[in-house]
Amino acid sequence: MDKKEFGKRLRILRKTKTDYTMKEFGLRFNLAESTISGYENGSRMPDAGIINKFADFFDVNTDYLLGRTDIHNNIESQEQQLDNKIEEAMNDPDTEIFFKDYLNAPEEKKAELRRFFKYIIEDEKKEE
Amino acid sequence: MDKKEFGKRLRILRKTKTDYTMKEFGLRFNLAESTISGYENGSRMPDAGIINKFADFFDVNTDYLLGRTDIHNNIESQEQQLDNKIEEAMNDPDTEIFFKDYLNAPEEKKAELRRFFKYIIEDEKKEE
DNA sequence: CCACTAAGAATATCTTAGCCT
DNA sequence: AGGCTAAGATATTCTTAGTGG
Repeated sequence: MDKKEFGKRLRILRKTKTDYTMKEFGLRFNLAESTISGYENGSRMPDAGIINKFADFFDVNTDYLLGRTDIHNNIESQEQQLDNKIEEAMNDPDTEIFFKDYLNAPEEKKAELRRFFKYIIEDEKKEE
Repeated sequence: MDKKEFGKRLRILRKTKTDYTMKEFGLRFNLAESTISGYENGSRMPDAGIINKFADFFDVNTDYLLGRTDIHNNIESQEQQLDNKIEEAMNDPDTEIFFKDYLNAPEEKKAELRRFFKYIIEDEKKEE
């Protein structure tokens, strides 16, 4: 099993995201220093409840913590950040409809729209 | 802890993605029927190794299995399909830049752009 | 056939305590 | 201080066996 990778990542997260010692870190979860040591050295593995709490605490996903992926939540790849931003934007109905229409429009209309937008954006910058 | 949500999701995955009975499913992981029953009914929780194996088997992420997110990997919801379409569109550099700029623009510019687009799209329809 | 549950066996964790650097 | 590890205590899981729909 992947106790080792989990331990490595836990240690990195504790060291880079906090100044906690093992003891201090353990206290936040009612765990003994030796327990954290066991985790970080790959000799033990916490149950799913603790894994979840760690993931919440560090704001990473469990797949990262468990060594299944290299993508944690907050150092997201740029693509992912863009996806999230778009997803968020889709919560605005006007924007959603607009994007959908754009995607379905013929290329000439797309190009025309882009030219227009470039124009009004640059126009805005001049005003500043 | 979230044994209950895990159990629900495991059952849904087993039933929708396979025709396995609990016993058959358990055999694939060297687990007894009663163990699977315990999982699905929320009275037990497997260790991280088994969780990982389940995630691999069903091709879902562990955050989904553990109830931390509603997004699994491969059963694409309609929203996800839309995301894919957008992602595809992003392969066109012009479109990508345009979208990014749009998202960062002030609301008034966004609105202006939408009005303009609506105008040229409707204009097109008249031409037909 | 399929699923559920109880009870003892088996396994792994957790704490305490002590030791090392 | 900070971190590591052994050993007993503790807790949870896992299997077996039996019950019920």
